[in-house]
Amino acid sequence: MATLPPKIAMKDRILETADRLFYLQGIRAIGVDTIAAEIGISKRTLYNHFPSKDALISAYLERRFVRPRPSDKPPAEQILATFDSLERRFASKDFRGCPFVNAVAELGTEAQSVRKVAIAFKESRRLWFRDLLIQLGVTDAEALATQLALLVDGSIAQDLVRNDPAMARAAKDAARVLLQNAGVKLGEPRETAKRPA
Amino acid sequence: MATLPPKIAMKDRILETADRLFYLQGIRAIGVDTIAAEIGISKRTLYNHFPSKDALISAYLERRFVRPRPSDKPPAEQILATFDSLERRFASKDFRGCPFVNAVAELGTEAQSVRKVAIAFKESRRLWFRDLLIQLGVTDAEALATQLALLVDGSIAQDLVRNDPAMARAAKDAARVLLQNAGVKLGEPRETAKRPA
DNA sequence: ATTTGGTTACACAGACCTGTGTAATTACGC
DNA sequence: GCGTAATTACACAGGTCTGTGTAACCAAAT
Repeated sequence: MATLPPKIAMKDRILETADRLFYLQGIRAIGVDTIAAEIGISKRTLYNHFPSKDALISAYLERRFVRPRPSDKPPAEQILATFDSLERRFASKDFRGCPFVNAVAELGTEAQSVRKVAIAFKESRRLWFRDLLIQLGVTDAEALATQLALLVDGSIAQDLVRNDPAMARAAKDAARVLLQNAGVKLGEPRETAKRPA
Repeated sequence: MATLPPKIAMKDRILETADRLFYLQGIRAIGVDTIAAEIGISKRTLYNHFPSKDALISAYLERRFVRPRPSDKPPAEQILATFDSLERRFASKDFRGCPFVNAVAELGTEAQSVRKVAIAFKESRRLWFRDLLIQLGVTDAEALATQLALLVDGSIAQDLVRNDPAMARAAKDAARVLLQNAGVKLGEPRETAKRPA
């Protein structure tokens, strides 16, 4: 009963550290030695928990695949809150773009499994948007969900190079226009650049 | 007079090949040996033209920094045509996202010069949008230009992982809404998913 | 025919990488 | 205390990478 927890803890420590280093510095830039050294374990232990670096990369990406949990808030608020959450993450110095996009950019066509999970992640977010839009009675929820997803990924890419959290607000402003154009009634924008006239 | 041209030609051949391989397979994934072998020259020759791989990377990115040339077409058409051009590029099997975003994702914080040129490129396109919007009499051209840039980068990122040229059309549809919302009059959308009712 | 400049072939240094093999060592359950 | 399982230290194989050093080579201009 006390043998399992340390085992799990070790695996988690490895994953956690790999996640941080992979994400911040790049998958190719980080070797397994670096990860092991960062935790203070031997490389052998790492390989006892993950059969290869590829397995570690896969586990890293699966760990990053977090579904948004259901919320009671009105759908429109949920959608717009997405961009507030983005802005907060952009403000962190530890934000370095979308791990899935980065992984595809880094590993290229070589790793098909990586692209697969990246596609699944993007699609899951798009579907989350879509379901909220359906709740709002939007006619072409499919198309609008795609467009909102574009704004999310666009702001992430822009912030990655510019390091400018304002990209999230710009995306939010655009999203508001798209939503209103689709007939969604929105409350007053609370804290935008310009105060309500 | 005949000694210079071959010199330039060789340097260009190196750059051209490096460009193709870097872009398609990733900067870190391609070694200088691979580039030299692809051209059929010795590695020594490559290093005679570029002092280091870093210099080659810089030259590669500068080569990718193409400014849109001025056009006589109406500004609104120019803006929307951007997304048509994107769609065409997405359809090519040789498209693999934005080279600047990819380079930043790949090389991370390690290469500050890379991020610098990436920022310059993104900003140059945003300014191109902005100037066209000013010609259209749009009030907040700055903000709208940023939003259009988000759509461009968003569709590029989405196409990178999904390989779906429809992302360009989705971005164009969103751009149309944003433009109309800013008071820009647009012609009928010609070839969208649904024919004009 | 000889100089000159680019090029080649090739070896090599030094670094880093992934992954394995092995024997000693620790820690924990019983 | 004893046995079991995880972990460690450490060496090493085999590969890749960037960058350099060197001597031969070739082509073109003089």
